Amino acid sequence: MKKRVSIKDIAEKVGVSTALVSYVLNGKEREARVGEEIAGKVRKVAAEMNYQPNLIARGLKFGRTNTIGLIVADISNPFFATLARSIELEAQKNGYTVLFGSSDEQLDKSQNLINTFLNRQVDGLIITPVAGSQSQIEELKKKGVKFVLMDRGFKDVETNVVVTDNHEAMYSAVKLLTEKGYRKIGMIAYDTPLTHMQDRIQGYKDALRNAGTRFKSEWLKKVPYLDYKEHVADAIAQMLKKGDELDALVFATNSISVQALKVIHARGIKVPDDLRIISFDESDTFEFFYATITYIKQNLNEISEKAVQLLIKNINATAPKTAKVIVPSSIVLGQSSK
Amino acid sequence: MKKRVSIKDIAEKVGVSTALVSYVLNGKEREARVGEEIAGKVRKVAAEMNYQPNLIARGLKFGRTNTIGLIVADISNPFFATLARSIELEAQKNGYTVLFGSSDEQLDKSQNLINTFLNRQVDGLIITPVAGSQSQIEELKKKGVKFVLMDRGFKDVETNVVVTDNHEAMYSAVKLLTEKGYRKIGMIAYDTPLTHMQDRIQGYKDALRNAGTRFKSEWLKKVPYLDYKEHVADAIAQMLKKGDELDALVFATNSISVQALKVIHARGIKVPDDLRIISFDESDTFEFFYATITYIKQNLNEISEKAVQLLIKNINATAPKTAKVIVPSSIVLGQSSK
DNA sequence: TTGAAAGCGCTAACAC
DNA sequence: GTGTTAGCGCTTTCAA
Repeated sequence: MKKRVSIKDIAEKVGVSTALVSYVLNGKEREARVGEEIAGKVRKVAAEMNYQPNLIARGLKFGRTNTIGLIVADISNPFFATLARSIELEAQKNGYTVLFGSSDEQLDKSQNLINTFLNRQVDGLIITPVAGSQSQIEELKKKGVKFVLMDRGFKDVETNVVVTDNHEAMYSAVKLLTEKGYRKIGMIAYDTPLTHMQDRIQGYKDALRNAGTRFKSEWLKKVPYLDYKEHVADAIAQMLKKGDELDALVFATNSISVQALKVIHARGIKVPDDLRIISFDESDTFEFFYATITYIKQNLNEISEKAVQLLIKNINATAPKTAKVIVPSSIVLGQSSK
Repeated sequence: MKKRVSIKDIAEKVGVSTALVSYVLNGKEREARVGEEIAGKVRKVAAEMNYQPNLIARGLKFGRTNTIGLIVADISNPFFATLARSIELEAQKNGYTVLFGSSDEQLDKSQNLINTFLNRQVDGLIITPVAGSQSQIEELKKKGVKFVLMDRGFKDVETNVVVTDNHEAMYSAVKLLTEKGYRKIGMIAYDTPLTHMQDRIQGYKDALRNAGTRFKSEWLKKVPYLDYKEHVADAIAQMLKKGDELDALVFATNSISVQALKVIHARGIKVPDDLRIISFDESDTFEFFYATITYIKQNLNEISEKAVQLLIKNINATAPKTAKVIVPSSIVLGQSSK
């Protein structure tokens, strides 16, 4: 790569000091009282030489890189990719650039990414935290690193966090079913202590209780993130045993929904006649399912925008106070919950 | 954010110069012949103080940041998100971190991202170029910037590029159909001069010719990237006019395929009985279509890995010679091409 | 065997 | 009005 022109090159060419050039190029000619002609000449030469500032040098000087690090579970997952997209947009709007990485829900990868990003002097982090990463997050707090958790958080750690109204959303979804008279409602969720999942589960339970139905433990199946596909199949098999069929099933994520629908389809169960369905989050996959699917629609754009805004606010704040932002979701009605 | 410990802090604590610390921490104690005890002490203190190197400072010093910039059309598109994922992995394996941005197939956004990334001193770029961005790319070449085009390239600009065997892939797909006796085969593609599309179109035409069928211009519909959905619907309407039905349709991308299948489904056309279908790239959406879809499967992992490897090779090379890497694809057979 | 110092490109306090 | 200079954190040459 050819050498880039620096402020020094311009200074030499014009025959002034680098300071002058810096002032002019940063629009500080007024405060520094730089002469008209000189200023003009500097600008002209800078343009001629096609000067581009070295942001790394500036970053070193200021201790600020205008870069944020984004750590999601898996960027190839459309859910996170969509979040990433809006984060990119909002960051750019505010003059930030985004470094990204995928944690794969694994503690060591998460820690690695955090370290890498911090060593690269990012100004802050947006993280979808991995289960069990409390200590990593606590460490960030201790170091005074600016960060925002997104999509999920921890019950026992107070941090900046931007999440969907998980409890409320699942509560409403289940209420939708109870109001139609369905009582035997099952749920399949991921087996994780992270708040997004716990809140959804609690929303489900609370809705049942409020409808006067006693929750039965066999109605709730928790599947591990790894190998969830098999486990979903097993869960459905157990939940739909002959003689004790459930009226409806709610799924805690779209990946679970897709897998569940496949199994349901394969077993010849008719939706919604034999079984009612509601999904958390949509999926393109629903497109060609024979019945349209009722789902909880998170406002991903708002989540990402709020996360970026909150992060930037924190970066610029001297006395950072933690904030919890809850973004409302909505329910999109389909035939599956009829 | 609290002040990070620097090499200087360690030096002061141990009572040596920063140079010594640098040597030890970079494993150059042998060449620098640093004393055993001192070295040990430095390491111990560094660990105690939890020293982490400032990669920005190092970058300024070396003119190398170990960062690559990734510019895709749209990170929220699963196709590009999947590429991004493997790029992230391969980059990390080689000690690189990835900055990303989406061009939205727009020239100005593409240029903006290029500038931003270069100002941040990335060591190289991986780009899915936008139609008409030849001058941007030529400019990169002139500046001596290290970069690799991915997924698509330009006919008239020689660059490093990693692409699928687009011509071959589409040729084989259409051949599959002609060998079954189908002759009236239509294609819907994006209206862009970029090589990936042109090669696919040429593969289609060549396969027809080789089967002894004269290509009719009304068999090929080119839709714009923006509003492609309506245009796909129109194209299908025109191509499937009563009395002159086509035997089969091939689609140049998965997004076109999905939209086309929706229209086909809505119009009550039976696949494969009334119409045979082959898609370029898969989509989760196919999952619940009543017939399994035959599609060309690109090797996305290999494309991304090769792109990263080629880029890094170029970054380290003094005399860079451009390379064109063609990654073989395969065809996954479904019912839709029966 | 160790340290002083220059320099990567930029900014800004200070001096002229 | 304009220039000098120190310094951000790190590496490395050169001198001691």
